[in-house]
Amino acid sequence: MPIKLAIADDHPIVAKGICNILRDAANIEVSDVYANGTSLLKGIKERQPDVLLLDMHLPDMSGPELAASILKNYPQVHILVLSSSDVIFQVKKMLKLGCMGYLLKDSDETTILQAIETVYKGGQFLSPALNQLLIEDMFRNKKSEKKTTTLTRREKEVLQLIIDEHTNQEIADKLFLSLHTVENHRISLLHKLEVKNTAGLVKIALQTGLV
Amino acid sequence: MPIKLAIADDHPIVAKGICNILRDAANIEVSDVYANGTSLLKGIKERQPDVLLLDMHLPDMSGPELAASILKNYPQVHILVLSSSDVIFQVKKMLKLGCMGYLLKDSDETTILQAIETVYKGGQFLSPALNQLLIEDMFRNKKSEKKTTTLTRREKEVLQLIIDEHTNQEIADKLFLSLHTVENHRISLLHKLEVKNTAGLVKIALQTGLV
DNA sequence: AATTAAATAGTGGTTTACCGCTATTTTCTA
DNA sequence: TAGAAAATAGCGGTAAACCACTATTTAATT
Repeated sequence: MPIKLAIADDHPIVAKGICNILRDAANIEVSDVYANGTSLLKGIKERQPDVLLLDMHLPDMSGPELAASILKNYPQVHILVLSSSDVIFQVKKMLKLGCMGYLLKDSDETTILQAIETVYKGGQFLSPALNQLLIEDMFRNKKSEKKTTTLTRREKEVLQLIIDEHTNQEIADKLFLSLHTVENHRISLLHKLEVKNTAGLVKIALQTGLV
Repeated sequence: MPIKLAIADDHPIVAKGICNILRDAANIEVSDVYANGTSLLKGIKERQPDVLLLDMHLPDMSGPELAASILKNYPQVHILVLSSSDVIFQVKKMLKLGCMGYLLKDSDETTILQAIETVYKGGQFLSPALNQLLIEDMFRNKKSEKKTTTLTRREKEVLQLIIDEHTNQEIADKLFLSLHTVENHRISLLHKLEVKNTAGLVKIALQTGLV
């Protein structure tokens, strides 16, 4: 009995590509393909796959949202995250939620097959490039443990406006806040995301699709 | 006689996906698949396709570099750019170089097929989402014409260090320059890329893969 | 009902970024 | 080889970002 695999990705090119790669794998069968979070949640209610290949950025719902919801209701589904971002912040978040693997989109065929099989058997899989990054990250954060940060509503709003090239004063005006408040949010962002300045904020935000 | 199509993309998932989408198209035949710029240039020397699907970000060479080189030597090859970035700066650059189309990676199957056929026949193709952006851009730049900027070597170096979260002073030290020089480069970057601040610089750089 | 996290606002200060100039030397290229 | 573009460096100045605090009010959660 082959592995039942569901794919959730809004790019037809990617979905088709994975199907094609799996075409020759006798032990894996693609049971469903979803292009957005809504249809994924609906479909998975009726039929649970063994492994779910979950894209990090579906148009209507975020990767973490979907993973949390699915794992809560169907913990037997093994989620393998599919992403083009190697930002450790995001990787850790998904793994902490209970995803079994994290696969970068530039992986080759062998790696993809191996990842699906490993995760199916209950194992964990990380794209090789991530291993080193995770190790470095652990050394960096030896002391302080709870590093998988989540941004608050306000922080996300401020971050989005920073990315849109607004100054703190402009953000304050837009959100009807004091300049001081915006400055505070900005500094929390710097601390939470562990970056040094605006450049770091924008980089993380774009790479992780946080906003 | 079917259209001879070559694909240049370093992601096997994407390459396979396109192959799969084209499998049912009787009038298109995938003649070659290249995963990097070097092998693309080598291969195209021996055998020229009718249409080349060119990824914007191959590991060893940039999209513009490759397009310029190929169009110079083999102007009969119709290049259809494949990119996930909708930054107008980049789109204009490729079109000015002589590429016949610009296709976003989130396009659906019909669009992809249509794009290849249009470009093959000598027509031009733009992903629908880009049309509006290009029009807006034209209105913005009614007066000043020469907007397809290219960054200089130094500017790219400085931009990379900005993205790496360095201050102007740090950049000056690293490159053995005066602080003033770095400031000048930074301001040229702001002007050339038409953004307001560091956030804008990082955003454009990451979205276009300029660095 | 009590505790915690989030959101708000402030003081006071330093550092960095941003802007418009001028000007010289070097490098590229028509 | 003349002219253009790039790289260098400077001046004077303003605006914005960054930092470390304190402190009150408002959700959220247990």
